[in-house]
Parts: sequence; C-alpha cells; structure tokens
Amino acid sequence: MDAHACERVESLQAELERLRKVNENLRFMLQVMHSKCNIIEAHIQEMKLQQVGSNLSQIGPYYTNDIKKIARIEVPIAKASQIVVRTESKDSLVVKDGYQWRKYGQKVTKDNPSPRAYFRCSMAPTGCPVKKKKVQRCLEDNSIVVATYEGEHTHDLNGSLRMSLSSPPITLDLSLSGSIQENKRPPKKNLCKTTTTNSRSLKNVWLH
DNA sequence: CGGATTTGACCTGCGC
DNA sequence: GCGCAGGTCAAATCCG
Ligand SMILES: [Zn+2]
Repeated sequence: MDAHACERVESLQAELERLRKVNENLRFMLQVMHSKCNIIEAHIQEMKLQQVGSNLSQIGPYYTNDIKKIARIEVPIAKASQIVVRTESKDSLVVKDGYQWRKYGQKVTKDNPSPRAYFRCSMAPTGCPVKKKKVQRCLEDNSIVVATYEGEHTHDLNGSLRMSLSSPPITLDLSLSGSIQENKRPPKKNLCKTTTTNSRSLKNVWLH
C-alpha cells in the first residue's frame, strides 16, 4: 500500500465530510427559502382577497359563505409566525424555547411522514391566547424543525425556564430565547433574523 | 398528588 | 350525505 493511496483516501474522507456539512447547510437554507416562499404566497393571497372583498362590497351584498371563507383564510395569515430551527437529531418533539408548552395533540399528515405536534401555552388561565403547531423532518433531513406560532404571549417568560446559556443537552433553545429577548418580534415588519451563513452559526431563523 | 404527555376517539370543514 | 384530512379533547398513563 502506498502512503499515497492512504493519504488520498483520508483527504477524500475529509472532503466528503466537508461536503456533507455543506449539504446540510444548504438543506437548511432551502427549507428557509421554502418557508419564505410560503409566506410570500400567503401575502399575495391576502392581497387578492382584499381586492376581491372590496370589489364584492362595491358590487353589493354577497353570501355569508364568502364572508366565512374570507375570514377563515385571512385570520391565520394575520397572526402566524414561523421559525425554522435546526436541531441536533433529537427525537424530542417537545420544544423548550423559554416558554412552557403543553402538548395537546399529534397527528400524521398526508404529505409529511413525520407527525405534527400541537402545543398550547401552559398558562392558559392567565390569559394567553396562543396556539402552536410544529412539524418536523423536512422529508429527509431529520435535523430541521419548522415551528409555526400563532398568537403572542401576554406574560413574560417568567415562571420557569432559566436555562444555562453554555451548552445544555437540549440543543435548540438558547439561541431562540436570545432572539426572543432581543428581537422582541416587531409587530408588523417583515424582517427575518437570519443568522449569518458563515460556517457553523447557522441555527434558526425567524420568519414573519 | 399534580401536572405533563400519550394516544385513540371525536369533531369539523371541504370536496365529491 | 359520505369520507377524508386535519385539528382538538380527554381518559389513561407517566413522572417528579
Ligand atoms: Zn404564554
């Protein structure tokens, strides 16, 4: 065996690993782009519906079915924010993001082989209109989780989690809580906090 | 013992 | 109406 061959094999393995990581990042970014596209599509729909609604109201009274439809379609658009989170291949579908959620359901969907989990805020009697939906595993990459939040908390993240900020075994929360504390979710801005595409700091992305 | 999770049952909108 | 697909409820169970 030449040392040449061994060396070449090693370098090729290193290259393979590097490319694997690159591929991982690209998958993540693709997921982010997909989510953004969904959001843009939703906005276009909303604008269309507004136009149609105004036209119809100009023309005259229309049926309550249409009103119900429009309301049902428009309401989820109004209050929905997504976050694309990269986890470290944990099965734990239980998200610890600084708030405390209570899981109330889980269903498998038609298109996604992995189930979708539903959460509610643990402080419902404290007046907290929230609904949370979460689906994981973008069909092959089990390290990507897309969480969709609906509604906003009225309470701060008191009452519980004071996680260590160093390196907890659960991977996906510290950067998230930081973004919550800092970004504070501007109410009507399309700004997405995308962590830089540098090398490893690509963790999660807030979309709105 | 109290709260969270699990998980099948149940409900509801929607298309046929 | 019927059936499907997705969303929610609630009894049972788990876990500290
Ligand atoms: Zn809350």
